[in-house]
Amino acid sequence: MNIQFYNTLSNSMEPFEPLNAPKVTMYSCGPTVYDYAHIGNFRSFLFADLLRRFLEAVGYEVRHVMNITDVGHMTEDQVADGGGEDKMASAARRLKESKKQGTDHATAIENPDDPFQVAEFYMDAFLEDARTLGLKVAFEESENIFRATDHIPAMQAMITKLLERGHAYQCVDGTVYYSVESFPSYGKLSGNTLDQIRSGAGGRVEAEDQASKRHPADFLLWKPDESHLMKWDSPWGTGYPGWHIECSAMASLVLGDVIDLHTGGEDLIFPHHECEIAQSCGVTGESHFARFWLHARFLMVEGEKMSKSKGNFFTVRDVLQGKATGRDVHPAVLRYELIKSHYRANMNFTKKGLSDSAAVVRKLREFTASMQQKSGGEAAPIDQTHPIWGEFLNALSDDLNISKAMGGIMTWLASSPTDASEALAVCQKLDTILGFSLEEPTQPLEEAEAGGEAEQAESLCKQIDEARQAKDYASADAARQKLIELGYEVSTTKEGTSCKKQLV
RNA sequence: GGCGCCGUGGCCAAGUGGCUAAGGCAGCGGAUUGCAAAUCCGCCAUCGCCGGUUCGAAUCCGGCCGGCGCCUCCA
Repeated sequence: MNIQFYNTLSNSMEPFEPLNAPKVTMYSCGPTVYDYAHIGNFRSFLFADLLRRFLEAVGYEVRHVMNITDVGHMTEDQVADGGGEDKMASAARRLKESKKQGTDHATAIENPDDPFQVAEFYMDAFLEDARTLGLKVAFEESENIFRATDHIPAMQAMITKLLERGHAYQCVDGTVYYSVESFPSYGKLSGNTLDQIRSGAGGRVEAEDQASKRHPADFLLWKPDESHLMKWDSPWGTGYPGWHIECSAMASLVLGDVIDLHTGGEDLIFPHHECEIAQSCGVTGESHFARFWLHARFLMVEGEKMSKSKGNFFTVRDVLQGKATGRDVHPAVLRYELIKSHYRANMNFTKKGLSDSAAVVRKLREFTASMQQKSGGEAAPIDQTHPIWGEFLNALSDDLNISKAMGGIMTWLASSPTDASEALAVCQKLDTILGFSLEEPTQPLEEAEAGGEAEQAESLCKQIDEARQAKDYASADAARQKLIELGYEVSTTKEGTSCKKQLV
């Protein structure tokens, strides 16, 4: 299979071959855990997940690593004196407020002033969301999810090497900076040049913040600061590491000096990933840190940039609990909504898109269920040579063209496949990438609804049947209307009335 | 000002020089239904604009217009 991806490094499509096939090393920049993750974060994480699942489906052994940024970086990290507010401090402030009002399960945190507890809380929340949405790496917590605070020594070792090799310098106040002028390729990823960075940025580089640095683009490696909430001892004074160093340190620690794939949101291209390259290559002397850099475009909400002030800011929890739609959303629906458009185009998150996605998820789940029934659960053995599955993979091999891939599946569904065990096998294969839990079409829904509501629904169905038998259609319609309002989909057949929870 | 991405029907979106421009959702007409839902059948676009290359362009080139991102913490 010819796989090609758009590499930000070259701004062009490049054929993909791992350095040490069949192994693939992949690193994704993960979340900063001082708040709940929002759907935009997950658009980027799920794109990485899609990439990873695709590579596995075509036979590669993927080691996918993701970091958790739990160091309390400053809200204005770039500013030389470490200005702004500590992110952990601002999280603590928010948590205390919501704790007072009892509006949040933040009540679970004993002491919001303990930054480690705050980080722990939001990390758990992130992992929970990630598992709910089928982010594979989140199920590999111990092997592949790494916390920055657990790797301070590795970061310090890297900083020491950078100082030794002349890529870093220490100011009189002890702050350690990376010297971008010591690294000729700085700017290659983002297309910036040092001159442009110096003069550019619309004149927003403020002179006084830059005073101690040799070049305005020099970035922080270590900041001695006794007053910082999270601090560690170091040869350069007690303080905290710069934001960029954790990814360089952890990636090389577990994946080696040169990795195959590195992903993140488009906003990370500069400065974050540019700085990672400078640090890693500065230490290893290699020409590449990651051979392929893939970046996901931003997510918009109803045509606008998502922001708290516009009121269109949604966390994963918000959407699943119906804040965006007024009705609970099944995780598979949100997952599909976030992966269904090409990662390199801006995606527009809309209520309508969500219900479109629900229709697709539903269609596939019902088809799978019927094939399962017809085949008695016996799936035929198929591989990449299967026309449908092969075509699906082939579409994805072209820079993850999921629209084309799904187009093929929809056409296939419409053709009413006759070989049930073969069709079931295709569904199972698809599910390894789509992650819809196709083979448990109703289970998770009913479990979630266990208790009063499910019983109520059942009795309403019974009422409909009884009323219809008595030709009391007004009562039957009323009962059905009630079920619909409860979020159920009702169907009446010769066998009687049944209902199930709608996906959206 | 610098560096990039994008512009196909109401919405999402495939298509990268040549059959009647995939597919999904919505909509419309019909079958089915007590009425519905689901399902099935049918209908629904000349590709942002202008110019060029070519026998032939949504697809290549140039210009313009428009949207978006980064250049500052941000997926």
